[in-house]
Amino acid sequence: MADTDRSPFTPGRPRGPELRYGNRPTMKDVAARAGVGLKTVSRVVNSEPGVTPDTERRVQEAIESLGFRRNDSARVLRKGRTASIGLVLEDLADPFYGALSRAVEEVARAHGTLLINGSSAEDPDREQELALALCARRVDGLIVIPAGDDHRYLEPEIRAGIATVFVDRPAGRIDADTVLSDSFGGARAGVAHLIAHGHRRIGFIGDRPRIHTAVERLRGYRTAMADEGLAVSDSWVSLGTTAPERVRAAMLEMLTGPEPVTAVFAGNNRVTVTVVRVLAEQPRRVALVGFDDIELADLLGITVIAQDSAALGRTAAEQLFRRLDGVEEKPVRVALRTMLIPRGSGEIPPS
Amino acid sequence: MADTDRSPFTPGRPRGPELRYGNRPTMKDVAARAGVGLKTVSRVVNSEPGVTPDTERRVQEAIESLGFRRNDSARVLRKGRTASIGLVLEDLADPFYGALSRAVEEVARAHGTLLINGSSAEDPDREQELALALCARRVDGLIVIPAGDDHRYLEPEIRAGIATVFVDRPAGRIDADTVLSDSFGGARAGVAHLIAHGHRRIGFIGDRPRIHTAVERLRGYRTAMADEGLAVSDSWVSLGTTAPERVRAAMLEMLTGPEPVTAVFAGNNRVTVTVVRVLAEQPRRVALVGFDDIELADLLGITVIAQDSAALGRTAAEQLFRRLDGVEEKPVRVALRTMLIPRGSGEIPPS
DNA sequence: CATTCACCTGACAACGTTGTCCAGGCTCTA
DNA sequence: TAGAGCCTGGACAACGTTGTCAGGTGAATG
Repeated sequence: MADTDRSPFTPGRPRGPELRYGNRPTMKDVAARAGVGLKTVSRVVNSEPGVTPDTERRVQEAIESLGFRRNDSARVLRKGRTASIGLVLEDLADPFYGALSRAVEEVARAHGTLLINGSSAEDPDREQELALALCARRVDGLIVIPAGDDHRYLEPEIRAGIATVFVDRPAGRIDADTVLSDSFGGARAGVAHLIAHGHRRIGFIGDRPRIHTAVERLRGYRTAMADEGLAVSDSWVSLGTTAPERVRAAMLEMLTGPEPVTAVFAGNNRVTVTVVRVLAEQPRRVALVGFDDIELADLLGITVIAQDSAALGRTAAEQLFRRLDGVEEKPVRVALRTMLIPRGSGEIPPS
Repeated sequence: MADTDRSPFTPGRPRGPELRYGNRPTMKDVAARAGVGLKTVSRVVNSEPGVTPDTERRVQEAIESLGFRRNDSARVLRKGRTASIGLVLEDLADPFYGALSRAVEEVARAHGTLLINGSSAEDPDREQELALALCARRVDGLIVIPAGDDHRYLEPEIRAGIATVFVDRPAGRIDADTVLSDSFGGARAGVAHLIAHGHRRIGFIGDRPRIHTAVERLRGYRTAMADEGLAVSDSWVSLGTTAPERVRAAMLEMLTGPEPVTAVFAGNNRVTVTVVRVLAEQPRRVALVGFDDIELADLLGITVIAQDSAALGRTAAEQLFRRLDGVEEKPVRVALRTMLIPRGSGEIPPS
């Protein structure tokens, strides 16, 4: 036989996982060290009244010397509130969403709440996976920038009390609080601006038709054209991914087709960026108005329909906390104004 | 007396909080509904082997009909691992950090881990508050973009087993894994580039001297100048916040001082943006190289020292997971290369 | 037919915290 | 000096989950 019993497998005592948080001290350890009861430590940690200054000092010392930090998981389990909210967005690397997320974070912070955000990468399945993961963590509330168009999967969660606000795009097939920019009005104003500068053949390049804002902006485009009695050729309209190659191809086609456009309306910031690049290579000057403002657009002279992403985030977060504070009302739907900022590219005359 | 006893206050039965997650069903409820034991539900939820297909189906039905979702807080408490990591950065609205965060998120996702990130807003106290809050949530690991220069407050946490990696800037007063860009080498190369194009009076505008990268880039600047035997006038160097007003003032002073500069090196993306704006207003053409690439910089012809923020994030995250997988080695220090991208502004001759 | 064995299933404790309740010591008043 | 009332501190259960272990059933084997 090998050697003596090195693994004292005591059947009566169930063993936990190998390493628990690297064996961090618990309140029990602190209590033992300070020579007080468990609950007294809890009181000190939570600044509850009813502890003598002397006792408090002893406990504090024990906390310091052991490097104790309260385990919030246990706290959450007991208290039923996590003091955290979730944000599901499309892509944190997109400055538009970065600013939105940051605004939400600030509101959350003001409410003593932690923000957890994740990127859906425009994939509806991933959106769902992420949203449900956040629900499993029992976030108190959820802000969602939809990638998909069916959010019935959230119904049990909402019924179970997870406050939910949709932002930038409306929820699909459920009724919920929503905060949007006025995509329709913004696009309509932008296209009207181009028409006012003499354009008759105007192109539109937008995001995929599954995306609500893309559809709304297209509707704004069509309405503005119809307002002035202008016909729209199919070859002037392109909806699809915002991948540079596709946008580039669409743009080139509009420029070289049988009825070449003299102006373009770009459906969002990514489209605008690519369009600007393509137009820069063209000998002919083509007018451009883009949805969303872009950094340095002032220097490049790009006329845009600006939406305030920070305001979107802030408004959504405030509505969420209103719900968390117990306000009961029918789902609200807020639309934020957009602003046309003329910088040159939208004022180029037809050629 | 008012009315009959409407509030059956049963002293023997301690009552929990008013509403717990809006009274969500638990495994116990599912078990009761499906007519099975608690542990069997747990097995089904975790796809553990050893459950008859028939039993599994019954449990699944109960889960569906009750809208059950596992409470991850309880799970974490029991298992000791949260399957989440924390990222403390400066400002999510800055595209540089947005891209970095996104890269970390992708790596985390590949490891089945959730990312929680928060902005320190360049405030050391807030950085600490945030990092410790994440530790209290028992994240498995932590990635920190330092705002402060003293991270000894993390020592107990690291000892307790929270893997920690610093990125973009080194840790202060503790020894830990670090992933940086080669700020010194990048700045040196950028300034050398300007010198090679004939400039002798070159300005430097950087971030606050508390920021390590700012200091390193300044050192690169000074070294490049010294390499060519060029003296540096104090009036050419400005370190401070990246607030547009300050940068603007500094830039104007360099342009109008007794020894006006013919070129500038901008210490980071925010500085570059402001400098570009100021230079656009000047009659004289002034050369510019900026640290960090910027969207649309190609169209504006801005020469930059590009660092790959996504690679920074990815590398840091991979190192973190290496630690979480139990790799024990001395703290590593990785420096990623930077790349000079000439686009015009850096090739303007002195005037 | 008895026995072994594999496989399923469920009872129970434990994770670390907080809410409830009670005990004991103290002060203050009659 | 006794009684009432207040303040501090601690024992204990419970939050919802998972690891351990034992019981129970049915099939396969001798």
